[in-house]
Amino acid sequence: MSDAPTDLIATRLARIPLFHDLTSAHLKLIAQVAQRRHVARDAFFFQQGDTAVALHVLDSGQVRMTQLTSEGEQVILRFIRPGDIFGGASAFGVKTYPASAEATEDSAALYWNAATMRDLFIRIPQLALNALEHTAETIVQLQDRVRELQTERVERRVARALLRLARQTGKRIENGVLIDMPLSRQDLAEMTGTNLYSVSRILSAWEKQKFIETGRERIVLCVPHQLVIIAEDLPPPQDSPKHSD
Amino acid sequence: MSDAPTDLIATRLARIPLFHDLTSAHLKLIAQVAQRRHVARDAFFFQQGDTAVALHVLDSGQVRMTQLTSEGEQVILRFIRPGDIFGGASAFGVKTYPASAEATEDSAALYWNAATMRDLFIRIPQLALNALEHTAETIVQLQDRVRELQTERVERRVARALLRLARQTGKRIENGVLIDMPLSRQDLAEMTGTNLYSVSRILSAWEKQKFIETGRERIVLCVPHQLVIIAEDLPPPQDSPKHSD
DNA sequence: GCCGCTCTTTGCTAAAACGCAAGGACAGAC
DNA sequence: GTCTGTCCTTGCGTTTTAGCAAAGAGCGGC
Repeated sequence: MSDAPTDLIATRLARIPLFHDLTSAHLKLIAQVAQRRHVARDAFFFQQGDTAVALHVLDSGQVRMTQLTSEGEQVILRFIRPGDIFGGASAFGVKTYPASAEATEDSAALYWNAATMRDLFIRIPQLALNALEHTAETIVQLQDRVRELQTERVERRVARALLRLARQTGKRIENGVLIDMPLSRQDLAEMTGTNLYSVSRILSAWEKQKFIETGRERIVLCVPHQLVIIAEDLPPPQDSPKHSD
Repeated sequence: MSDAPTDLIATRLARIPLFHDLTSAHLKLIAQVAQRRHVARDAFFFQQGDTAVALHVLDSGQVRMTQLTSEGEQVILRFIRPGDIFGGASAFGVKTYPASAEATEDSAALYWNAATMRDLFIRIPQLALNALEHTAETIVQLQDRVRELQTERVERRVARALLRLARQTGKRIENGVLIDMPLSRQDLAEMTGTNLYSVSRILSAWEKQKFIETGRERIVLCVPHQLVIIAEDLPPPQDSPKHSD
């Protein structure tokens, strides 16, 4: 009698932080009312300003969350990877999506519309607690980003962005850590609040110093520690601290 | 039989967005477990890095939320006014306060420790929904601020900051809208990601054009519309629209 | 293999923002 | 009143960042 796809979905949901510590009955309930949609590369799950209708969880692919300014400049808020939540605004009382969700590759997501989600929050208090935990972490991250933008120079912010990307999508290869997604200079500029020229110059300089290797939309961190030194603005290490003492 | 102070507190809580749409029984329950503390001017409710123990609601006074960078620079995240929540991180699963809460005048706050609050969230689903709504709004605001910091020049950000402050604490006086709190050039710099010299120059320029009047830690917006034009980067209005209409 | 598109680099110039230094202004203490 | 500490202003030189323009590099389509 058990509904195979529902059970399958429930099992996968259990691995997502938003659905941690729920009973299997609750997981099944959530899985039952989940819906699923596919979006092709370069298409949108939703766009900034659309009526916010559903909370999404990415199942496969990758999504880029962006905001467009009134002057037409774009800002990349974050990248969504499988298991991450996006479009949460809808379920949490915000009327229109504050940002756009664009698939950077063919992607699929589970989603629950706002009314369904509110209903689940009421029936499953632990789910609401999990959601609060998630939003609280998002706030902490955004506050950190505000602090960085307010106090740090461009080079430092770019170093931070690369380190974050390496943590999220880094893949060990022979000569370092590859950022395993196509990432243009323009993308990095939109993540750090600068322009593609400045990013290009910074990356060129790092490449000359052998900290990184770059290609078209491709970056390998060869000496991540050097980027940490830049990101944290630590004193440059001595050339030869060994022989002393 | 009714506990007078508890009832009084409950009535006042009902006006705070976090406690909207609750039954009076629930409000009373929340009021019963509320605690209260006073903090003198220039003292802290808590400091960045402290173990996060309680969600606060400001009752009277004013609180400044700040973050300190490792280099000792300060960033002002926001000002808390009576009825606003702060220290929410604690109740929502964050381990240490990500920012400091400093009283800019003698202040009093109600607070609930994290375990109590979690318990209330479970017993009162509507409370959890309200909290989610609140955190969602905070996220939207922070995203907007990131976008502004990434794409807008200093003058524009300062104009925005003044308009926001006017909306929050503005007081109509004879020649404009007074920002009704002591606000130094340094404060404005820490709110907008610049330094006190740049703020001073910008305010001087605006004062020369009669958009504002300034004094020591005091700013009056005489022509708020001009600041909107700067904040939104609108085309400057015609030179002589006055004589008509 | 060649074409065409997009992405990247870099010299150069200009604009924006920073930050010191020195002097002025204001408010509260005594 | 005068003193003292804090806040504010502004000239000036410096640093940082922006952004055009033009050329180079990489990749997919045909």
